[in-house]
Amino acid sequence: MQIRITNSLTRQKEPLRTLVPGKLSLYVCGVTVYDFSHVGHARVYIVFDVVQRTARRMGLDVTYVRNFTDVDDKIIARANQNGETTDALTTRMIAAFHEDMDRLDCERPQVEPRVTTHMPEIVAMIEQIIARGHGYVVPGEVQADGSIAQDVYFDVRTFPPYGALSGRSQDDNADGASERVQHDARKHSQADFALWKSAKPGEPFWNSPWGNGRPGWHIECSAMACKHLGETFDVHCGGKDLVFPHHENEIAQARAANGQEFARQWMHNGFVTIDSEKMSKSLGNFFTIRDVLARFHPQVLRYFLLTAHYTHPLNFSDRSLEEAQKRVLAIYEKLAAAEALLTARGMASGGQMDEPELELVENARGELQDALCDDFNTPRALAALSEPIAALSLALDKPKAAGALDVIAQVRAFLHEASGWLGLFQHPPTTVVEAIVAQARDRLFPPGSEALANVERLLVERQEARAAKDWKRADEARDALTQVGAEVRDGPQGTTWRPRLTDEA
RNA sequence: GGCGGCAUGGCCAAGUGGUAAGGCAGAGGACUGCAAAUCCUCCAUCCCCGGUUCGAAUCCGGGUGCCGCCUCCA
Repeated sequence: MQIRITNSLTRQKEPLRTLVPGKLSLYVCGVTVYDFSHVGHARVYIVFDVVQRTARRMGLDVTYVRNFTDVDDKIIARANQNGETTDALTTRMIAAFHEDMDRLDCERPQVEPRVTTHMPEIVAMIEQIIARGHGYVVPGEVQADGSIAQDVYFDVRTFPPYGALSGRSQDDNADGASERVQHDARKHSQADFALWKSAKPGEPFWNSPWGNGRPGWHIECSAMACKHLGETFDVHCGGKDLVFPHHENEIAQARAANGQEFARQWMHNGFVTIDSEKMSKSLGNFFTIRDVLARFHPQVLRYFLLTAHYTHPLNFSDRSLEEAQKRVLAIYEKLAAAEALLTARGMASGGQMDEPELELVENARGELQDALCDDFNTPRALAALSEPIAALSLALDKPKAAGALDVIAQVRAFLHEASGWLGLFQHPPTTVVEAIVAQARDRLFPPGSEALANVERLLVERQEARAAKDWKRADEARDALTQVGAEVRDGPQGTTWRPRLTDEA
């Protein structure tokens, strides 16, 4: 089976091509570490985590590189604002990013290069670009010692393929855009972009042939990708908003510097939206990953972000999160029930039986793989889980039916296998169920709160009424509990209650 | 202004030529003192108009609506 991807360069679905058979080199643009990451970032890295997992499971030896941009105007501004060094800020934010990604079960890339540790490579690439006639040097900022440092620009007009990825001509760029971009007389063309920026007072800087300064925004990815994956590598990925100018510029720089192809295929994921509008820092309509994880389990957020195809926009809303939560919880509850039952029957290991594989599971396994190989169609992959889950439900409902235990064991084993592809449903089920319930309980009925005391009071009252077979009073108590968001359940083990998991009311 | 994307049941969402996956909600049933949870069953002809084709949600043309990029952005 071949993996097919939507290649942004051709705008078509085509087979994933690897330069070296059996090996896949993957570069994903990482974050600029000046703040906590938001849900839009979460989507990118979860999507490409699934890409990476799928490729590995299809037998490819994957080298996954994801950078940190740790030098940038916004970082400098934020560090000043916070009264800390850029280094302190970026170190903190990288740690926070790792923490977020770990919670979301995104596997770590093989290499996570930082701009600040790749200055020699960056400077060398800029020198190459200049040497080959695609870059030029102009006077920049006056330095403390009175000298004038230099800026370096990429000369877009010397690179005819410019615009191929984003599908725009250089003339297009000149028009509408130019009125919003401040005119710079030093540039040959207003579309030219900075390769190296001379240092302003108080900014962090690195020494270079052009004086003290720092790299422009795009060059770091060209340099780090070439260093860690080679001048030509397989796939370069990122959010759709990076197509232009970031990726367009990366291509121009790398190819201008070394004459090689750079990334052979490109993948871009769609935005997370709110009310159909892009979630972004500039619009201010974003939620950080931490904001969301304070209310929803990481598996719920991950599941939600995989419910739409990665190339499409995905609308973020409480309602969607709650729907995802409902589904994730239901599946983990079934897994918990399966585990309990199998343990009780001494079949805890599961999936190691001699019975022939159930056709249903076999089909689902094939569909899961087909779906993911077909351009990482996660909605289809999630749908493939439904039939086995339905079979599991039925078997759990009638565990004494012929073959029921076998179904339970096999579906459980299948879900465990699916979790390797999707990064979902691999956690100890009772832990997840308890975490989700506890999160809602602590929100609605914090420990020691009057709300919690009220629930306990009503529960006692209902118990007394029930003992006296006073159904009217018992129902009143239950209605009152429902009213405040506590759902009562009578079971053979006695009465339990759960906080309402949705946020209505 | 230039370039591009999307429009499927109440909501979310797959599906690129052969008669609409899946999830949530809803309805009916089982279970329950009543409920909840759980289980079973049911529930769309694909924005509008025209065209191509034996046959289109899927291709072409024209509308309408929404969104994105062109400035920092995942």
